[in-house]
Amino acid sequence: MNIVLQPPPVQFRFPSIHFTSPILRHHHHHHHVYKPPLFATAAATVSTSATTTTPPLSSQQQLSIENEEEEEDDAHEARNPRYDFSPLLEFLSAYSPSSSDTESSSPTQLDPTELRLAESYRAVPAPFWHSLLKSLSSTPSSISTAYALVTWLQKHNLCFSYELLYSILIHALGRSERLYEAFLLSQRQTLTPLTYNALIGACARNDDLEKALNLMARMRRDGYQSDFVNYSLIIQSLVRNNSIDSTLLEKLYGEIEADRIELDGQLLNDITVGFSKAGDVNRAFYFLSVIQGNGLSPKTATLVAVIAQLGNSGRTEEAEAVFEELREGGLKPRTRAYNALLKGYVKTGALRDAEDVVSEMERSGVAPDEHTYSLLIDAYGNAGRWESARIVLKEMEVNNVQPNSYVFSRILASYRDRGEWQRSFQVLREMKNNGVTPDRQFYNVMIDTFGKYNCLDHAMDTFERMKLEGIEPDTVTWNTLIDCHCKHGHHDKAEELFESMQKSGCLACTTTFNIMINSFGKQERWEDVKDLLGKMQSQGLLPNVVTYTTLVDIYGQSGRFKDAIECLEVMKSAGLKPSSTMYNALINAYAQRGLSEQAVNAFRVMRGEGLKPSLLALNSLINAFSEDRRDTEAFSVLQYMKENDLKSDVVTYTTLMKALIRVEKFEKVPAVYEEMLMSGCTPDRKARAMLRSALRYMKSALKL
DNA sequence: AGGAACTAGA
Repeated sequence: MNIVLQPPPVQFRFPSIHFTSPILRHHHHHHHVYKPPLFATAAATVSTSATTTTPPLSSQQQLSIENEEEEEDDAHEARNPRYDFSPLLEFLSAYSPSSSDTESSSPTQLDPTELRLAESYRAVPAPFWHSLLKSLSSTPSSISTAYALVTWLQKHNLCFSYELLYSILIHALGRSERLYEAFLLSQRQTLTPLTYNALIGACARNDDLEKALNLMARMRRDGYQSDFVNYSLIIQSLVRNNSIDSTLLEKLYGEIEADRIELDGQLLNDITVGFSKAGDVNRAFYFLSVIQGNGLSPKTATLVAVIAQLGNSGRTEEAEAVFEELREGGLKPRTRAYNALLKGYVKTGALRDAEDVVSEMERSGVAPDEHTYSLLIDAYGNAGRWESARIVLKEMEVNNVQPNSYVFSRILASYRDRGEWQRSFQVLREMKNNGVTPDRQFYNVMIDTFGKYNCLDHAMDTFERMKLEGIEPDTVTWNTLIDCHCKHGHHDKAEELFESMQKSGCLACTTTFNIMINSFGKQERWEDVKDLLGKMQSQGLLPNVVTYTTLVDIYGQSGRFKDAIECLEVMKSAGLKPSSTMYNALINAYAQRGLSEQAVNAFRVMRGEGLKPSLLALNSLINAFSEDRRDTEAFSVLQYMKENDLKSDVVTYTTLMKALIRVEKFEKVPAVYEEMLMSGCTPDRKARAMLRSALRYMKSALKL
């Protein structure tokens, strides 16, 4: 950089640099002539010759020192001498500070050689120590020396301000995954904004968000503001670990706003990606516009994250628009961007559009990768086009893209969702023919597939088989296995498996407890339900929305409405937002008992909380009126659905038919069945059975 | 950028 243009008053340079570049050497000698050494003692031998002992530094580190110094030089170039740190570094590399060295022990007990060494550096100004430390910290192998340097400087009181030294070192320790040492170091003195920030950054880099957030709160209590970089690091960590949710991010953003913390381009990009990943596309969009409003252009990765999330929410037109934006920004979309777009079409089942994306890729010379093919296979699988999926597999082979376990687990899952569990064996064969070894997730899908269709023996066999192949079952495996036994009423076996799980050393997670709470609830074993909740707490697991929903469901279904409502309240006070699923459970419970007033009331509360009515809730409402013999109101719900653009389904019409049968208006049933067909619903067994029973009643009524 | 499990109606 400036080294050549603006020669520093070189006195003592690290030798190797002067030899690597003739220009540098030239300057070195040039300045050397009229800049006498500032100090020279026996301990710190000041050597003007290039034969100075090589310090334990790489040439790259030396360069970084020079660059740092160059910046400092601008102001007081003429006054700044250069120092030879090599004797000190040599000393420090053999020096292991004990804890007592830091403050208490007095220098008089020290070795006179060390004292002389310290004295020789007495005149070094702080910025030089800072840059030396920065350069030592930049390589993991010399961090120990950096640590020793800080300890040593403090011991001899050579540098008046330690907070910067500390923060540099804490930062470096954080980067090298040595969080514990960073904490130890930070405890040597009260935290200042600099050390706070360094420590928060170190925690975030090491994904210890709890500590990072706690420190941020503490910092705020101490009256300091957190650095904006830390917000970036925290959001990045949340995104990395897939543990980001909109509420947390909103809270963080609230703090940023309240403290008027600077929003730089990076932070804005991070927030946008964060909201995308959290599934809050609207907010992601908002921040995208903030980025553009500030005259910045969003990073490609940010746009791709937004496109992917738009696709996930089925908003393919907008995904397409952002994709175009990427193109208009002069960026050539690459495989990742195309894949994000493709994902949306696969999600919404727009097979033609999905195929178009892939052709477009081919036209633009963008190579499809394993993800592209997997998505395409997913699309064909969802459309039931197994043959086309096979062709894609072949195409992968031709293009030298190895299919993997992931692809096959997607194929298997699409069969599962269409009820074709028998295909599992075929998929497994096909996979092995392609030389792909099934992994744990594949087996988990396979167990789930068998389990969902009540093939519990096959599920258990698969479980044994994966163990024989050396794949340890994980929490998901156990949860899948336990739950499928519950679903088919084998609660004893489920409980037995729950015991085995714990014996095998696999820790139960919140989902495991949710499954077991549901199982005990279905059996009305209320004491055991309470025990599970206690056990959960003692293991440090917090009930989540699913836990509370399960509780509302089991209490509600058994008519214990007081308990159900209480759970809802407890959940709210725990700071969790009730979901629409939760209200569905409650409305459904009232509906089954024909408590239509209460069902309507729960529906109103749900609407009042800004939750949009789902098909499930409305069907339950119809059921409530049906059970309460209020057929007119039941049909008014259908009217509501039509007016509000909510698509009715088979269940809607089946329940309406049931409502008519309840009030013995059998003759009106066939018309409802007709309307169902007209609206494009395919009748299933239950729908047909409902029509048949109406016809039977009509016949027997005629006979009378 | 990606895959698995738990809550839900007739």
